[in-house]
Parts: sequence; structure tokens; C-alpha cells
Amino acid sequence: MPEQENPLRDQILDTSRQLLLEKGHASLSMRSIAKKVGVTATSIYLYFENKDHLLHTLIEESVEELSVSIENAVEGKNTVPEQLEAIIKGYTDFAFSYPEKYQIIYMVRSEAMSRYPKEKFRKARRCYELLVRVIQKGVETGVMNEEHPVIAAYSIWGQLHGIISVIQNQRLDSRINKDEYLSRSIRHIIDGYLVRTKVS
Amino acid sequence: MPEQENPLRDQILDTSRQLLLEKGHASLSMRSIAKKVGVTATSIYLYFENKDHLLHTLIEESVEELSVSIENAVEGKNTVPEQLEAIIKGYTDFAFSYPEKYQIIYMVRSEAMSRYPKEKFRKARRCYELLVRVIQKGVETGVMNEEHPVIAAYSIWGQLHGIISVIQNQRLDSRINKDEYLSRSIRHIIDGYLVRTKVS
Amino acid sequence: MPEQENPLRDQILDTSRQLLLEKGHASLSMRSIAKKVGVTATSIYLYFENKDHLLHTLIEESVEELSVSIENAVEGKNTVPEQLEAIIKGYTDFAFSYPEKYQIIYMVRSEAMSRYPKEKFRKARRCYELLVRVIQKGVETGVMNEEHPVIAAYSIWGQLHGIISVIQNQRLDSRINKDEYLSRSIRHIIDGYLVRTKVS
Amino acid sequence: MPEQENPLRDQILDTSRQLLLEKGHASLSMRSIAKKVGVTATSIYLYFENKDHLLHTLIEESVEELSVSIENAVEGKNTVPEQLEAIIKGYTDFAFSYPEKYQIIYMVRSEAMSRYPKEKFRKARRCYELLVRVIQKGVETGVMNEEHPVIAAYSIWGQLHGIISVIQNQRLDSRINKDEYLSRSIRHIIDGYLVRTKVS
DNA sequence: GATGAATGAGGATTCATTCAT
DNA sequence: AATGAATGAATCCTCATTCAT
Repeated sequence: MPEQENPLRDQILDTSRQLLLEKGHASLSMRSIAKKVGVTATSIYLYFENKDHLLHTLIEESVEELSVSIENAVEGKNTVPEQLEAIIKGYTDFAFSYPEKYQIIYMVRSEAMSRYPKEKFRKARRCYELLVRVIQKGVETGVMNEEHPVIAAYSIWGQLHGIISVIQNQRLDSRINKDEYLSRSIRHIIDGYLVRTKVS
Repeated sequence: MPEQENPLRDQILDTSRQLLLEKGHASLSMRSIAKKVGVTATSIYLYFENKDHLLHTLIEESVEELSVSIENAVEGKNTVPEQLEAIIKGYTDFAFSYPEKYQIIYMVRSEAMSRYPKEKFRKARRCYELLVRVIQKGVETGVMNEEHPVIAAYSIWGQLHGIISVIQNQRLDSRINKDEYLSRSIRHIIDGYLVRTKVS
Repeated sequence: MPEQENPLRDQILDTSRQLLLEKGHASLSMRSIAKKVGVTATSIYLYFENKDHLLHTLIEESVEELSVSIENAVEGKNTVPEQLEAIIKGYTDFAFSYPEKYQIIYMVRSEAMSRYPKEKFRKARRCYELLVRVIQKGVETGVMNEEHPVIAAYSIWGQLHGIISVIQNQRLDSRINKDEYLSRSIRHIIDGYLVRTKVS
Repeated sequence: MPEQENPLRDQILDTSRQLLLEKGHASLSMRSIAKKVGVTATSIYLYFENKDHLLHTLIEESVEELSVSIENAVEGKNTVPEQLEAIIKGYTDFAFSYPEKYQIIYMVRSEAMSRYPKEKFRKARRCYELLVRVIQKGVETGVMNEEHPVIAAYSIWGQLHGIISVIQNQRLDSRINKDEYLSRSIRHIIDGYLVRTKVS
């Protein structure tokens, strides 16, 4: 049951994402979306009950796509380090392939989020669970040493999101190459969790 | 040129911070600030050219205080691991002691930041330089192994900010204790940078 | 030319009346009617040229039914007091049996009425004429004493409508029983017109 | 403590009343008021918190003035019939001297009234109480015969309002003279309550 | 220093209506 | 006979800002 495809609906979503990234969510108005799409503001209400619903759809779709990206990345990987790297790669690939979608997940937080239906949060939790399972397996196989895999999962996610934020919010020193920053940061994050074998 | 001290000016800034944290930046209006302060909206313009300038002052002051917090924390620490921990402690202490100030540094990004005078960014860089120097010393003394200390400094900062964001944006799983999450995450971050001696 | 009977048309009228009473005429929109009926707003335009025409039809039908109610009530009554009471009973019975229809006759005045075709007013006059004739007969038989029966008829009608309005607009003191208020008021109205025989 | 006099505030109220009478309350918008007054819609909000407050002020002022009109009219009258006639005169004089104010009391009912602060209703009750007392005195002195003076008061008021409505809503037959209609109707209303002495 | 009055632009949303299908 | 898509005008209201005082 694919969300009933509709070109204008999709265009509204795309444009919203674009404006959200360009101008920030404070400047995202129904009017501005409509103007950029080339329709009347009224038309948006044919596809979305109100602004909140539009924003929620935006979030929901992004969360869904992020989950898929991670799940695809991890598929076929067998060892824990490989799986961990894959999850991280799936996450960062999505973040940089679709920065507007990635940022929406966090950006619209304060206002719209407070009215975000609780049940939809659960969907978002899907990818954490994948990460938790990998960590648990890591503990079992001895490559990790975590008392609380759930906490560890949230730690990894937090660190990763922090790194991505620094890049996407343009807070990185201009002399630093973004890719190098990203890969080195990831290396350090992973290093913080893998039990290192003796350096003979 | 000491910032011309003025009680009303300070009150405006304080109230702005408070409202920013309480209601979110979307609800921060000149009127609401004025109302809470107990003056006319017009009065704010006697101290700040416009809303942007007010927000920029808010950011600037927060950045300054954060720097001081970090510098104080590191004072008197001699070894690199101690200094590193102190910097992180100074950073997180500030973040959780003055969440409204901490969040302002990042919160107001999208809108006001685009108009934030570039020169002021440099002030913010002061604390990174402190961190960079510690890392350099770590490399020299052999407890760290970083090709590019500047990148490493930005990595640590990014990771830390990510962890704090997760907590402050209320995205942490409700079953997880915040303090435990923070301390464990910090442990992992540091672990990712310190060369570990043999586990015999 | 019987009003072309059509189930959807009737349903639109019924629903409009219902909404008018439930939500008040300010909330009566073509959309809300359509939604409740279960059709598109566009469909209403197949049966009514526009909102005004719809409202006018509503008024017209109500006026017609009110007339019938009065005429039925008076049928078979022979004496003037009996006929007068019957007319009043027919009027009030209609008002309280079909409050939505009764109120429509007066409610929609301000806006729609100004555009209400004058000729349709004449239909409404039918029941006054009945009342006028009864009063004339009352004068002839000596139970009444009116120089201008037409004026008297409008007086009775005005008073009656006032009483009903007080009840239906919920302006009656909550301690007063509605039925008692109505019957006592009617008694007083009639008393004001009947020549009273000596109180020996 | 006179309502702080302000010319623009008064003009807004006057214009609102005028528009309310001319176009009906469905067409009364903040914009239309502002336009007619010659200011921006925003300016209205300097004097009234919102549209409801404006309407409530309108109602309140009218109720107050009506009360005063009635109280003034009855002053100095000593006998019950005189007092009764005076109350009615005070009521109708107000209704026809300031039709826009009179109609506001009833017109804005459905929507704005539901949000009308309950306490303000009590003020409106003041004039009923005056009427009730007169009726009680009438019963005591034997010129009236009412079991329930309160009900009788509401009856008189209802009848009176009905008569006035017929005139003001332009529902009177064009052949009938308004003043004659009014005076004759009042005569009949009063006749319905006074115990008539024997017609010898 | 501070205010009160005013504005113009813009916010989300709702409405009656039209038109092609 | 009915619909779905679209519109333009209108709704209330909020905002940052200005200006004379």
C-alpha cells in the first residue's frame, strides 16, 4: 500500500524540505511553499490537513528512509565490526546524500515535535534496535565490553549525530576537509567501543 | 571598551534566554521579552539595534562564558588525560548548569546565524585552540596518536555536542539514566583517543 | 410545478437545518453540509445555485410548513377564542417541534434576508391573514375590540415570537420552567385582546 | 472610574456598532472596522485584545446604557401602572433611539455570547429585578394578579422584545405605521397584566 | 531613557465557487 | 449525476519596527 502517489503532493514535500534546509524552519510558511511550488496556499490543504501534518509527514518519511538506508547497508555483513561500520555508513550516507531529509529529523523538533504522535516515534526506534543487537553480539563474541548495550547504542548515535551536525551546520573550521573529518571521527568513535587486542 | 553595563540591558538578555529555553525560539518575540521584563517593546531598541543583534549578543555572551568555564576547569591540571577530562567536564558542566545559554549557541543557528558576523565566530574558536594544544601535548608525550590534532579537537567537540544534544533535546530513551548515559559516553569518547597500554 | 423531489436535495436541506441549529449559522458552510451529507461540496451546486439560494429554500420551506401547521390547528374550531388559541397553539407547536425550522425563518435574516426575493415574503403573509380574519370576527362578535385588526394581528405575532425567542435563545432565567413560562405568557397575551366580561 | 476615554477606542466601538447594524454580524470583520475607521486592523488590537473582547465590550456598554435608560425613566413615578409604563417607555426609547446598541444586545448572541463571561450577565439582570419589584408591588396593591412575578417580568420583556424585533427587522407590513403599531402593542401588553376594574 | 500609537507585512486557515472530467 | 483539483478572497491575529513625544 504505497502512499497514494500524487505529483503535487510530492512536489509540496520536496519543496518543503528544500525550503527547510535553505531558510530554516522558522521561515517555512504554507505561503512560501505554495509560492515556490507554483500553486495557491489553499491547494496545500488538499493534501495535508494542516502545517503540522505536513511537517509530520516530512519527518516520518525521512525517518523511514533513514531506517531503510541503515538496514540495506548492514545486509550481508557478518562480523560485528563489519556490521557496526555498515550501520554507521548507512547512517552517514543517508545524512550526506539527503541532507535536507536528514536534518528534518532533528530540525523541526521543538514545536512540531511536541505534537508529533507518540506512536510514530516507535518507527524511529527500529534502527536503534538493530544497533543494540549488533552490540549485544559484540559483547557475546568478545570484541566489545559493554554492560548496557542500549546505552552504548545511544552513545554511538549521539556521537555520530554530533559529528554530522558539525559538518552540516557549517561549524567546521574551513581548513579542515569534511571527508577526512568524517572518516577520522568515525574511526575514533568505533575505536572507543572495540576491545583492542594487545599491541605487541 | 567594556560592554556598557546596564541593568535593563542585562535583564533583557536574561529574560530572552529564559524564554528561549522555556518556549523555544519560535515563540521568542520582542513583545514577549518586553512584556516579561516589564517594559515596552520599543525600549529594547534602545539597547539592541534589532532582534538579530539581540540574538547575536546572546550567542556571543554564551560563547564567552563557555570558554571561561572550560579554561577554569583545565586550570591546575597537569597531565594530558587530566586536562582532557577537565576540558570535557568544563564543557558539559556549562551545558547542564546553563542549558539555556548552551543551547543558544546552537539553537539560533538557522535563522540568525546566517546573519551572524563572521568575525565573532573567531572568539568561539578560543576553546578549540586550548583543546588542540592539549592533544598536541598528548601526541608528544605518547598518550595519543593523532596525525591532525586540529581535526581531532573538532571530532571530540562534535561527539560531545552530539551526546549533550541527545539529552537536552529529550531524545534519550526514557529507561536510560541521563547521568549514566553522559558519563559512559564520555568514557567512550576519551577511550577513542587515548592510546591504550597493553592489556597484559 | 411540484418542487422536483430528489433525495439528495432533501438530504442537503435537512442537514443544513440540522447544522444551523447545532452550530449556528456562522458555522454553516457548504463544505460542512457536504461533509455531513457525504458528498462533495460541488454536488450541492447541482441542486442550489449558491449558498443564498440554499438558505432561501430553507426559509421558504419552513414558512410553508409553519403556515400548514397553523391552518391545521385552527381547523374545526368555531368560536373566536378557540380559534385564537388554536392559531397560537399551531404556531408554538411548530416552533418547539421543529426549532431548527422555526429559527431559520428568523435566524438568517441579517445576511441572507437582504437578498431574499421580496415576492417570497408574500407567502409568509398567508398565516397573518388567517389571524386577521379571526380578529375581525372577534370584533364582530364582540369578544374583541380592535380598531385595526391587521395591527392587532401583527402585535400578537410579535409578542408570541418574543416569548418563543426568549426560550429558544436560552435567555430565560434558569429557575423558570419553560412550559410554565410559555403557557402563562400566552395567557397574558390573549388576555390583552379579549374583552373581559364583568368580574361580578 | 470612567472607562479610560480614548477617541480611537470610541470610534472603533461606534463604527463596529454601525457596521453591525448595517451589514449584520456575519460581515463584521476586524478589517472592515479598521477600514471604515481609517486605521490598520492591527491598531484595533491596541485597544481590544481580540474580536471577542471587542464584541463583549459592545454588548456590555449597550446593556449598561439600557439599564440606565430604564432606571431614569422610572424615577419619580409612584403608582404601579405609571412605573410599568415608564419601564416600558425607557426600554423602547432606548431601542429606537439607539437601535444599533439595542440590537447588539441580542444580535451577537450565538457565537460571541457563548464566550461571554458569565459574571457580566448579572449586570443585565439588574433591569429585570426592577421590573419584578414593580410587579410585586402591583400584586400587593391589587392592580395585578400574578402568582409568579419573576415569570411575569420575563413575559413582559419577551413580548416587548418581540414587538420591537418586528419593527426593527423590517417585518412589519408596509401599510402599518410603526408608532401606531408600537403604542397599540404596548397598550395590549399592559392590558394583559392589569386587573381590570368592572366595566359597569 | 522610555513610551504609546501606529503600521505593513506576513502567519495559518477557511470559505464559496468554478471548471474540467 | 457527481467529483477532484484548484483558486482568490477573506478570516483573525502576530510580528518587528518606526516615530513623535
